[in-house]
Amino acid sequence: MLVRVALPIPLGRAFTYRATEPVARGARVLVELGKRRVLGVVIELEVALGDLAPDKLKPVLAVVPEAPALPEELLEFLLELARYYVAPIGEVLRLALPAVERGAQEQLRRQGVELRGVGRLVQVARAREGAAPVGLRGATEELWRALLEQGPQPLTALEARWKGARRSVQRLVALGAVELERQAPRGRFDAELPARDVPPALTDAQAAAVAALTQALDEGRPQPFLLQGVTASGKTEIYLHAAAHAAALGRGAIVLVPEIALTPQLVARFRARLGDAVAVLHSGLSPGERHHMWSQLRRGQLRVVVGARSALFAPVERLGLLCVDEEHDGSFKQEEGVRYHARDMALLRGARAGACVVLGTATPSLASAALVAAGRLRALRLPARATQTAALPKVELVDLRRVGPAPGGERLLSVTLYRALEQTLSQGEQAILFLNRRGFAPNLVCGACGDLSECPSCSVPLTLHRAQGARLLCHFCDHQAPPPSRCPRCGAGELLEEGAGTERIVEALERCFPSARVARLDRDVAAGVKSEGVLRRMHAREIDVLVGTQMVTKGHDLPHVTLVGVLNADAALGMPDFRAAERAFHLLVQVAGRAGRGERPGRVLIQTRQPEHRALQLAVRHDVDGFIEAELVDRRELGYPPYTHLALVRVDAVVEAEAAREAARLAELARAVGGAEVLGPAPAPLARLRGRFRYRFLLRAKLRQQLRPALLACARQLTPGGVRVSWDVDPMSML
DNA sequence: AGCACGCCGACT
DNA sequence: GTCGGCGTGCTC
Repeated sequence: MLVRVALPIPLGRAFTYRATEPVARGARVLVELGKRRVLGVVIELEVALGDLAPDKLKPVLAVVPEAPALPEELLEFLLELARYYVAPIGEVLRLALPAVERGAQEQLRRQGVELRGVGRLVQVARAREGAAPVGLRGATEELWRALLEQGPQPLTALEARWKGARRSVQRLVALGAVELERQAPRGRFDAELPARDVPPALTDAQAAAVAALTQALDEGRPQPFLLQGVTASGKTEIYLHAAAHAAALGRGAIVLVPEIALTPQLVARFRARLGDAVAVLHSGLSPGERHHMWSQLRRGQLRVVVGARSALFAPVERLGLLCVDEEHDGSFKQEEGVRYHARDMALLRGARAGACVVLGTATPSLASAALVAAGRLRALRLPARATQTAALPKVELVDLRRVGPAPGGERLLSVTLYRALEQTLSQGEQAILFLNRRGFAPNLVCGACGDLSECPSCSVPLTLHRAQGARLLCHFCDHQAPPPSRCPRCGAGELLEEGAGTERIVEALERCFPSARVARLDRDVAAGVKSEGVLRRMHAREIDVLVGTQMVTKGHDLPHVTLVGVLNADAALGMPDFRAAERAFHLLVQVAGRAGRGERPGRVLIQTRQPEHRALQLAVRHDVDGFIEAELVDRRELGYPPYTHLALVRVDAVVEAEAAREAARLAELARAVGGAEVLGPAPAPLARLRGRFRYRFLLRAKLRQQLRPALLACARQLTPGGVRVSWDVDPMSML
């Protein structure tokens, strides 16, 4: 039998092999490709030879013996995803397979066809149902009680709480009260299973949303929903109810969250409600942990997954529910390799799998809003915050053209924001200040000749950092240089530190409020998991003012924050992108949502030089629907998404002329192919990045499938050496 | 992506 | 005289 096999290479097409033993669709197979052996995935059975020369055919060398690696539903979904993005099928399939393939290939070759998971296992103690040991004393009794009340615990966690826990557990095992089993390590976030929680009473709006979801699940109608709820309205509670209901029906669930920093909190809530059948998938897992999680899902031992973007490809059996939390969030778009959007693809997978999709947000993306308007998403609303006392915060604009600087001439803070901070601090409450720029000063300029320090390999200025040693840093390629003491060009001028980043705000606050405890949260402080520490201190009220970038805007529930300051709203409004207003609006509403989540009312101050801007005016009024409506009108008039479909073709090369020439040639080709309007080519807004010059052109069409012929034509072109071509269907960033 | 083949510089 | 630089071309 001849089979089509997708291989882990950046080629659009699959290859044909001769199978000598029975093989299923979705199975992993070892085949020879050129001189090497690779693991591929069977995507089609009983194919015809076509115009392929029969002597070119090679045999399938081995079939990985476990059940097909990719279940039918997942395989079909991935094939469609590859079509949607005009992406190489092998690369797409790799998204869904755990990253243990390289070692597996070696193993498979050496041991015949053996392929084992390499996951480390931890021992977990579990109380036997109905067991009632007698005569327990001391630590053993406490431990037994904990296992009964809080469910199974890893042995290492028990040992941390009681010395001699190992011996106690052994005794309980001997008594037949406890069983030990090996499980995948849970990772650093959740070594212990949290105590079971009791579902809180639902508000009327929450109950109505839950009813709509459970009904759709019961009827088995694959219906997508947009759950639009103001910040702190209790959306997570809806996901929990829906997931529990899906689980009760014997169906699996996937919950996608935007940020790794958010995952532990959310995971803890899911585990508290659904027990230990909850898998976590995120980039912090080791390959072994990932593989073990994956195979437990594959075998149906775990049914609920919480994770970032890539958890969309979890091999969940009988998928019944797919939630995308904060669906407007930009991190659902993968910006390298296969550039997929997890929200769009969640809708696709849900529809195919007959699963309910729930997109949750306070500020719907215009894409989702347009789907609601077209009747393709059903809207569910949570119009009020879940706790009665927590009203939405009062949002005010501070016109920097009129309002003066803080006392002492501190120009980064307006006098209005200064007074508000003063008041907040005097009342022992907390504040968050948002500035979307890390470092100390974004520009270093010569006072004499005006020379600006630029990155040697990118066309962007270098940012001056002072924390952890003064240095100039490129935020795109991580180039580092010591800051020059005088102008490198004219040798004469003094260097001026222009503009402000988070480090400078911290310095200004320390000057203005010497007794306040100020902390900073951005990518420099929080390499991955370290942000936990800052947030914990914020929770414990060991910090009075938190200054941060994007990171501070997301989902944190800090009940004692009553003031939020946005230092420079204009930076977000001024991005060269047709989505600038949409993103700015999301950002403002999200960051404003951090204020007043507890007992005391919140206040939000937005510093700007364009207070008349629509995104700001409507953010002040919390008018999400008004913003969406107005923005959609503009998008329609200008012919932008969601009313048209775009694809961006990028061409880059070390030699500028080569990039320009190749971009021109491909754009010409796209025009000749037709189907879509071709805009450009032109140099990219970031004209040089990591030493490569970038050109690009845009394809635009009324219908998505009209983009396909031109993209396929470009994809099939052989490009001269040194020139790279990539394309992005539904691009989110125009850079 | 690998991994070959292939055609020009600095070493034993 | 060889070893090796990475350009370009192919993989069922």
